[in-house]
Amino acid sequence: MSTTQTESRNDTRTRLLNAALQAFGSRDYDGVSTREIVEMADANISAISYHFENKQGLYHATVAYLSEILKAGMAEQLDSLEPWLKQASAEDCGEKACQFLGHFFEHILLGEVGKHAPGIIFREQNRPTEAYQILFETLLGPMHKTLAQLVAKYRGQSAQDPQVLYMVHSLLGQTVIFRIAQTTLLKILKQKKYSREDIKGIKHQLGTQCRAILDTQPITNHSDQ
Amino acid sequence: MSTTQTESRNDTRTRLLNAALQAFGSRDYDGVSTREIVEMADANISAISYHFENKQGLYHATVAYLSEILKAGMAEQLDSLEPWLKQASAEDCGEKACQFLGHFFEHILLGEVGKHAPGIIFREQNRPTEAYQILFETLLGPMHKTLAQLVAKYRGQSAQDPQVLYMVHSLLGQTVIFRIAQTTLLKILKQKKYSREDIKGIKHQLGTQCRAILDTQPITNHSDQ
DNA sequence: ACCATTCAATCAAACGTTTGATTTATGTTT
DNA sequence: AAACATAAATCAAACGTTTGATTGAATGGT
Repeated sequence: MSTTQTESRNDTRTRLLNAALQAFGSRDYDGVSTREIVEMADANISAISYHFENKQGLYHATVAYLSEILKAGMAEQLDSLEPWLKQASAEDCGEKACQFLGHFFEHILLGEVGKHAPGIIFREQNRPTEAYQILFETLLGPMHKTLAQLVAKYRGQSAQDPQVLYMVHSLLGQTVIFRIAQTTLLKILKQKKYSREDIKGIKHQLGTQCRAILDTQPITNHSDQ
Repeated sequence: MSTTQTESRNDTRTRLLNAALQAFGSRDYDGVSTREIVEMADANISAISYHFENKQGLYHATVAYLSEILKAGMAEQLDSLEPWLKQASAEDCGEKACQFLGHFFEHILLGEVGKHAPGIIFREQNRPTEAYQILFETLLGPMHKTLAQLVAKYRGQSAQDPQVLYMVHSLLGQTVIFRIAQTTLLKILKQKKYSREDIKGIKHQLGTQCRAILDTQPITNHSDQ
């Protein structure tokens, strides 16, 4: 069965996507030239317009591509959680949430993709393009939602409760900051890169803090309205 | 005393800086054209090379400009803290740290500068240029350091203790995430912008979590080596 | 008359995109 | 099976535009 055509098509196509991922991940959209990408991908200039219409099309496709990769990397954690959640105890949910964040931490810090992802993801958060929708639907949304369910069940609150959502956001924030603001922390630690002890220490610290946050008292609706 | 000359120089100079701050804050370095900046600043193209040598020079000056503005906004908090710290009780230090983060939160979310700062600051963290040094020395470093001193004193640890530094980093992370990943949280909340209750609720939540984190048990140096 | 500043005009280089020809694979007819 | 026709994919070359930068003249306060 000659898959040669499809293969060859996907070949330059994926070569372009990989090159674009690397390029867009480490530099601005406008800082990356199409010529640079095709050179990296060992393809011809017009391959971009042929496979993706234009540069923007390639960028959108790249974000979608990244979303899928990242999602796949978290899939085991994410998908298997939904059914597990129904028969889990509240106590288990708290522990699971901490574990999830721990895995997430390692994933973005040590993982292959974590190298290029942050630049793109932040850019889309800061200045959403059409590609943000994809990113949210396939990655950010599900992660947030799953985590919210865990937190909510552990604390006996609703997964739509703003307080829970704020908490989830915080938990993610204190995790990703070690990737986002890596440069600053390393400068303070007077190191060039995280040592093994750093990784271990931070992960432990995040776990401790996660549990402490989860155990804070739910706000009593003493509301003033 | 004829300040007119200096004034006029500073006039277009600062007009350029303000325009550049706005431009670089909302778009990539390469996404911003010099012509666009000078048009915003109502100046001539060659004003850039005259006042800042070239585009890069303008960018560096803009980062320095931003650093100063941000630092000034936090100066009351920051400078008055050093002397205060020496005669403060541990308990006070904990409370002060939480307060500081609260102010910081409002500053980056509601403040004028918070609109343009995140884009630049993140970009410099993710891909440091020469300008990062300025940013670190005048803003990021001092903030981290001050917070570390507060946390350390409250917890009876050293301000150089990695655990303290990790904790400070986390605390900052869970604060800035509400600005950085604003888009995502708003999408989850199904809102266009943070409501007054959101701001209030998040600030309260951050305070609670900050205290919970500060009160976690210091790691016993049960070290395995 | 001098100096700092602003201006319009101009430059080469790099940009994203398009073109028309060429090569490679697939399908059809004999 | 061989010859032809059609489509998919790649290629070098060129397009017009925009980019950051430079120039030398004009302006205005002292």
